[in-house]
Amino acid sequence: MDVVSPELNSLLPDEIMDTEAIEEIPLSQSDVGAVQSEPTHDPSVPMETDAPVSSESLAICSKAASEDHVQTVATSAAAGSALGVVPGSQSSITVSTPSALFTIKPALATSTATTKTTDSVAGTTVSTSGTQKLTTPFAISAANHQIILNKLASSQATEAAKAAGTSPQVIKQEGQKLLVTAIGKTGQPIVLQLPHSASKPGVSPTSGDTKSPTPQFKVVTIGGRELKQVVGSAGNQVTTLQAQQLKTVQIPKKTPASSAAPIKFIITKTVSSRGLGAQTSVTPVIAGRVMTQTSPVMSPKTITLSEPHSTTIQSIPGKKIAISPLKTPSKVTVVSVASPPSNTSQKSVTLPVNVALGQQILAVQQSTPASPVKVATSQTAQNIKPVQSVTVGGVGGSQFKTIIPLATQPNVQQIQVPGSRFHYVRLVTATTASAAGQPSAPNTSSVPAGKPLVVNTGTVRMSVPVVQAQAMKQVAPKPLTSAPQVVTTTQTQQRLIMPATPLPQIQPNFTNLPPGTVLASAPGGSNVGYAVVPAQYVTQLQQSQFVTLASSSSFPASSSIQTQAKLPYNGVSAAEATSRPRKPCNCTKSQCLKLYCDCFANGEFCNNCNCNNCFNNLEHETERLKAIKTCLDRNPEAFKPKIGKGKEGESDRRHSKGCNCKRSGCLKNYCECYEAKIMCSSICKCVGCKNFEESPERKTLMHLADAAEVRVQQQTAAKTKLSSQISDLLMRTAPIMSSGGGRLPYTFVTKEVLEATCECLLEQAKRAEQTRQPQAEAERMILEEFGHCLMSVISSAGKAKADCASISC
DNA sequence: GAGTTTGAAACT
DNA sequence: CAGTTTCAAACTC
Repeated sequence: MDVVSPELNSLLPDEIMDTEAIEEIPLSQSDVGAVQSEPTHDPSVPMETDAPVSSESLAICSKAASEDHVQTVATSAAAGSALGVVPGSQSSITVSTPSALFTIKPALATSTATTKTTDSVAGTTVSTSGTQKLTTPFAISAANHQIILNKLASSQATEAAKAAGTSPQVIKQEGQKLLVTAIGKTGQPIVLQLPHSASKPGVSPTSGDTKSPTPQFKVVTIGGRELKQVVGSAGNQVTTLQAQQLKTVQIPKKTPASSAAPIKFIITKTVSSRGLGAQTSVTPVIAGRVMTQTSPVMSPKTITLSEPHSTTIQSIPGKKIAISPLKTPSKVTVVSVASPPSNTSQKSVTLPVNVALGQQILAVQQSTPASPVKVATSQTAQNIKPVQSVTVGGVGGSQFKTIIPLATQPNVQQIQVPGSRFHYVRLVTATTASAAGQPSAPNTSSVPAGKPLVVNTGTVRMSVPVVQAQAMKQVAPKPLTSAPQVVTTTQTQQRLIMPATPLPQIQPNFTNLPPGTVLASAPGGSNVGYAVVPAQYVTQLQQSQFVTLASSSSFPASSSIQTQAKLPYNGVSAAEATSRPRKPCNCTKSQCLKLYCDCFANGEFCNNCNCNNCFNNLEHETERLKAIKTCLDRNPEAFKPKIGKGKEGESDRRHSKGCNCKRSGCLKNYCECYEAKIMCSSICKCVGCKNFEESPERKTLMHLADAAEVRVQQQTAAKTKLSSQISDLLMRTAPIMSSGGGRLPYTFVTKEVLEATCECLLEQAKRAEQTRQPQAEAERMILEEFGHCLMSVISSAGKAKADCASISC
């Protein structure tokens, strides 16, 4: 069976069921009817969607400059797409290659849209106006949260989909079969990189079999809950969405013109609330780079795969997938590990991805077709790159593999950590690779080019830990000639691809990058390798440290690359988490390997903590992983955020288990609910709870807290203003001071002057008091008066100095 | 900063 | 599953 059965899906956590609807591939318009005729949605497998009626579009555009040809094909269908999309939801996938772009829309999509965007770094507008009709190589089964890329309507895929209760639509494409398990709602993207052909992108004007080479692309599932779709006007004006509302995935792709030049794809999915007019609308994406199409009636959820022409972000066709399932919120990113030879054709990589959420295990396995879930990508004839599979000891018996295409130039050394669900990859240049051993060679197996990879789900469930949907933000570091381009997302669990060779020029940029930053080499940087490092290890970005993996045969010490995974914790958004520094732990006995330790519980390494005998670091990775396994054995959801979404009608956030407070009244930070700033719910087992809506104690506390907050804000504002005034004052007095050609006589500030100044200030204070000015206003008045006094003093001093100079005193 | 209180996690 | 112990954070002085 090719897809996950409904039963299996039903076991999945809500998070992963909240996956965005995945679409069907748009065929030519002529195919629309066919799509409609095949409503295959399986009601038995309800999808959790953010909006009952929503549309999703996935657009993949190749490097397209502004004049990219974009082709969109909209298929209209009745509710309940043939793809198994949740009724009422609409999805579309748009893929644009340099020459063409095609859009796949769910059955509900009703209109063919032409969008146009202009691309610019700051505000790119992507316009797609295509006349070509495409046959999409995707078959997406929303019910299963899978995307199947099939070569022709593969019987396997079709049957599998049917077995899953959906009628998969398989789009013919050159031997590419890709099955992607969609990840849950919270925006955990799965990135799949497929073989990319240097030749024309496979867009066929007709719905028939497309002989186009298989494009290399990444598929990302996005939990667009927080995404908003911006509907453009008929003019296709693209507006920029807030970065946090967007998720962008960049897909490295080679430009047809130059094989050496890396191409970037950005997949952005936006979700809008509802109903659009029949008119085609354009959904602006981050920086206007992505455009989306919306179909009438349905509010669009849009996933856009676009290849920005911008050179800021580039990745080389590449070849690596790093998935760290540790935390619930996590992200999977496929990145290119090495830049291929300049004239090397695009390499294709088959990336079966299977993730088990329950165990938070991701298994990518090369296996026989018997596997329930099959992910296979067939390489395009010319472009398949050997794939190297790295197996890292899985936790809980699950396997976690990384498939790494064997790039011709750069070599990859796998570092296997027993029992680790992280894989470490060391990338070195060809020369260094030969000299350096491969620590984890035994577990490495190569896959013949074109050999399909099968993901064995077995008991493994959906994979990548899901995180609250968060904006994916694209970071465009300063243009680097040969330095890697950076793509970042705000996803909490991300990987940072580190250059195997020192790249000092990009180092400063690290400070601006969130965890998970992906660095890809520039077209010319063929010898630069990149390592994928688990997010936890990566950052403390503020430390601006990075690891050079190639230079050393041993794995780098963690101290230099520890990462703060900024996961939503206890309901706190990643942004909030990011904005405030994590508190260091003080563990003394737990070795920071138990959930007592907040660092460990949050999936982070200890860094700058006050703990003793800490094992929560890379040096003790084995122990750490063992501890993680133990925790997961005890509680499979141990690393999931405790604050989740409540039932319908309830507060959006509530504690997953509830608290058990006995004496604190749930009004102290001992209480996890209170600490998370949420009220206790029915599942709490607390005694004497006062943490409920109408609680007077709680209200009092809230008021006090609000008052304190206001006070702090006022003070901050006052400081800022004072600082500004002083600065302004200095600026204005500068000419006076400079005119005198020297320092003012400090003796001018005499005791009398000070006293007079104080009197003025006091007088001002009295005035404010008499007029009953608010505190903030009073402060402002006093500060203003102080400024006047200061000005007078300085002015007088300057005058005195000038007079003194005139009489030569 | 030391000591106490608290409740989650871990253990039995 | 319930009771107990351990643990580290929150809190108090």
